[in-house]
Amino acid sequence: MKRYNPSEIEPKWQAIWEKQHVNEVTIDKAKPKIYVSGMFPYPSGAGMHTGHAFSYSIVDALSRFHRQHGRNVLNPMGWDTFGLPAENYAIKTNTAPAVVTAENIANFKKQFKRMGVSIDWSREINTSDPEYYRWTQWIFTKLFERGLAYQKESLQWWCPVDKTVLANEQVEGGHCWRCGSMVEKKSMKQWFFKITEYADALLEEIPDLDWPQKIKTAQTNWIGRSLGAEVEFKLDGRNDVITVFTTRPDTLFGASFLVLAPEHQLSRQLAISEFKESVDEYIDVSIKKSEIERSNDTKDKTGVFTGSYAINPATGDKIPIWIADYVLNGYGTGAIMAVPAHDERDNAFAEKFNLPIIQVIAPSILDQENPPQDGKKDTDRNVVMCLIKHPTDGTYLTLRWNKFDWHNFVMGGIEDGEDLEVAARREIQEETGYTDLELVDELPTVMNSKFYAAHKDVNRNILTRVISFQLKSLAKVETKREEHEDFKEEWTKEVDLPLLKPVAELPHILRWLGGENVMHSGEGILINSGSFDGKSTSDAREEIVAWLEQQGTGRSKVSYKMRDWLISRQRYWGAPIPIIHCDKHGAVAVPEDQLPVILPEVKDFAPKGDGKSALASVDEWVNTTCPTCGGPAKRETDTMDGYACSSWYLLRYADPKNNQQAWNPEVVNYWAPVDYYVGGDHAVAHLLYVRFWTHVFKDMGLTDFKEPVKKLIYHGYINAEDGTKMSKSKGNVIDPLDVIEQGYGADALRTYLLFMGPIELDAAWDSRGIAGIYRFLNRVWVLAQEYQDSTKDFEGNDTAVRRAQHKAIRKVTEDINRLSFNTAISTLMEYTNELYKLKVDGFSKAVWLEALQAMAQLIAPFAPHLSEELNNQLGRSELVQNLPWPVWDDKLISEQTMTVIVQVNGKLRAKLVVAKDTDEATIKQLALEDEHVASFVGDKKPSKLIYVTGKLVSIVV
RNA sequence: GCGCGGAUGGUGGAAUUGGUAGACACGAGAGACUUAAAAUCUCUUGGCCUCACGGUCGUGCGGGUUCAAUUCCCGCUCUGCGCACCA
Repeated sequence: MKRYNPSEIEPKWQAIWEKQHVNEVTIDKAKPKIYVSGMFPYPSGAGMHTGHAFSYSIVDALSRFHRQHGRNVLNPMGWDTFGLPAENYAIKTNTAPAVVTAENIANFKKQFKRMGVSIDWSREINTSDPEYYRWTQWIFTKLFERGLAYQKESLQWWCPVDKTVLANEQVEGGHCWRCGSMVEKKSMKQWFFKITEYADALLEEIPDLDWPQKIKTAQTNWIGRSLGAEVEFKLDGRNDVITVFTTRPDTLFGASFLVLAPEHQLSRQLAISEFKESVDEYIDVSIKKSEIERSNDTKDKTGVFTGSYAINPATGDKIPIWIADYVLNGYGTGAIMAVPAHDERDNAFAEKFNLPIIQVIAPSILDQENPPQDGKKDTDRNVVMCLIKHPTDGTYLTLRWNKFDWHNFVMGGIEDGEDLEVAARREIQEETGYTDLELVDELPTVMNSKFYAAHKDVNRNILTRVISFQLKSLAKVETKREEHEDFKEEWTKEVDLPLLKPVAELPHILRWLGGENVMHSGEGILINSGSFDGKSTSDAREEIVAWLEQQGTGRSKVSYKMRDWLISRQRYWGAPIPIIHCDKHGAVAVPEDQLPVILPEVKDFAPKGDGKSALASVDEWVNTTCPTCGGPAKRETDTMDGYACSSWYLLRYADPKNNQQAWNPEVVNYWAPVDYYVGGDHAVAHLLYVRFWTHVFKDMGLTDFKEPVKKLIYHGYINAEDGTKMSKSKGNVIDPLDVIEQGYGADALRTYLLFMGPIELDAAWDSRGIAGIYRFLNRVWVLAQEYQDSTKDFEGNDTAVRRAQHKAIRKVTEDINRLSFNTAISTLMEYTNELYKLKVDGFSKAVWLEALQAMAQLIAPFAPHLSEELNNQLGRSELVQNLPWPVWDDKLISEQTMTVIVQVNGKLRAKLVVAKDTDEATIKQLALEDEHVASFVGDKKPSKLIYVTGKLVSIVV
């Protein structure tokens, strides 16, 4: 009997696969295609880590599974090589990045091969290869032609250590994503891709993507579409307007001041001489601060008054204009109308600087216990609710009604034109006779509630104002209650107030008594809004915008959080931006026949910190001629963000050697879109950019699909044994190659990674776990050896062996189809355990051969080498991936008997094993006759007897 | 703060459509083989009660729907992740 020795069989089969080019594919329209890819790696000097091993175990399991189903499977590989780590390493060691990169690639490639990943190496690509970036540059020129690549002077994130500009996505919590240093703001002329033009298109497709919800949500939030309005505010005493963006035009009547971002173009001009100094100082300080510093402290608002005023177009009121850094220049118009009654930030600002707060929305409360009833008369009322505090003991006066289950405060209507306090005092006197009252406070929020008023048999739609009094003495005058007012007075402790009913406004009142801010930013009913009073906020949003449009002072408008994609990098190691700057013709794209713009060799790669890349020092490269006029011109010296290179590589894989075009659309349309894209990083950045480019390619007629990735498999992280992230500094890194070389082998590594749990979850490496998997593979091996070594042919338990085999085939197939690899593997373990039990009956040669061959095939997606070896030992010369995936026969799985469980009052009391065709009546009878069941049922007659076919009998007594 | 997930034995996890909770594996315990150890094999393994048969509690917490809830609904707690002054 041969020993299971992965370090012998794995290289053997790897060599055979390589020699036979088994993973190389060509277009074959007779077969269904499957395109599987992991996110291509950045080949770092450290080599492959467990995350790579995990990703590619998933990729390969799927590739092999589909290949075994006779599908034409594309599983390519390439290298994302441009970027900072290689350049920084080059600067440190003074080696050309291209040289270091080539070494790293060779190392990675060796490691992928040692993992046994079934890659079509004939399609290998490398983003820093001129034959690749030639087309990246070509795409840039096409975007430029379409106005989707443009230059703009702007304040940008700047990393002072890496001396480069960073995109928003590369700034993590105010720090550079690569070196971790604090980023700054710097004004430079930069290249952008106009991704905002595709914001709606990208958003529209999200619901239909077969991607994890969290990624779809992250992208939706990142794009951050909000529908609102632009509103123009005339400046008081100047012939100019300030346009603001708001999502709440319904609150326009409550806009009591304007706030401009410090960077707003009118900020300095608006400062009247008296305030000029403080305004200038404030603006200077704010601009120097990074956005992160500004937003670190969101509670404490800062700002300055300009001295200027604008006119609220709705009210005609003069409102002050302030400057504050809580308003961002990059969003909307860089100016807002502040509605402090209904916006938390504006509220905090108004509180701090003592600005007027005008409520225009009454929160609308539907009484849950007494909702308005259909067919009853609707009545509108203004109501005052009176909180009256006992002279000494701190309790509140409440009324307990006799005819209704009510317990509430003193309430009453406010007559037209009547003052709130007057109405309250009148009402209190009429109902209770108390007069010796001192006004304490008024709840700043008017509330709207809708309910059914039983005592008058009408639906009430009321606006409630709440007022509180301190009762000075219990002296009473005569009351003049109305007939229906049948209640008795009670004094209720504050802790018991939550029990009052019906008081729909109660939650607000309690928060108010508790000293909380009762500011309401949600929906409701308009008040203090002229002719819009009484409208719902959602209706008012439309009607106020329509009204503004009529006057030409506003319009509806969509805004996005997403900004255009900044792609200029002041670094050497990237694809040069294919632009030539000519004095006469400005920025001119390098013509297609002059591409690629080769990255010139330089001696010193380091940026000088002057905002230019090392390319700027290569005079003979920089100085060129204008493609349009032939006059002297200079090349653009910035390079492109690496995300540009990775935004189209999935298409290049389909046609990697094409030197006439980026790809042949016909070829790409055969292979792409990607059926399974596997990765665990880049929720927004890469996964949004690749979508953006593909949308553009579709519009250019270069592809006939918009979305590059059908199904995204977003897996978790593999953590260290202690559950924390693996890191060199902590010394808890597991090197996948070590694991293989320790003797466990690639098969055990791959199987273990997929067995750890559902792929979308994070998992912690466990060295005892991989030993368990090795043990399992060894058991499979031993079983096959024992079979081969056995010379006798028994008539074993053939039916049971077949049943186990077909059950396993069905479960493994279903599980892999739903990407549940861990349960697929556990099924193979169960199958193995079952065969171990059955082998004591002896090997019935023909039946066992089939069972073991099926095992070899089923295990192939996880442990391809073991699979290939056993398949070969069991007499098949064909490679496993060329053999058809085993099929199951339901008839062989089904048993003659079935187990029906019996529950009494929901508790399991018996299991009945009965013949498959037993009818319902018999089963019910058997259940009731069961001794144990009977002991629980007793003499009682079951009130319910439920039978679920083939599953259970449920008896209720 | 907002959004999206998650919570099941000592551990990772399973239960796919509301129907036997804890598959499979790790760990632990016992035994076999062995001079011994490793390896391998066999058995046990959620808590409590019981010699046993069996009972009882149990899927983060509190309620609800149902003959039946890890699964559906409402309200919380904790936790991971993403975004975060976006008007």
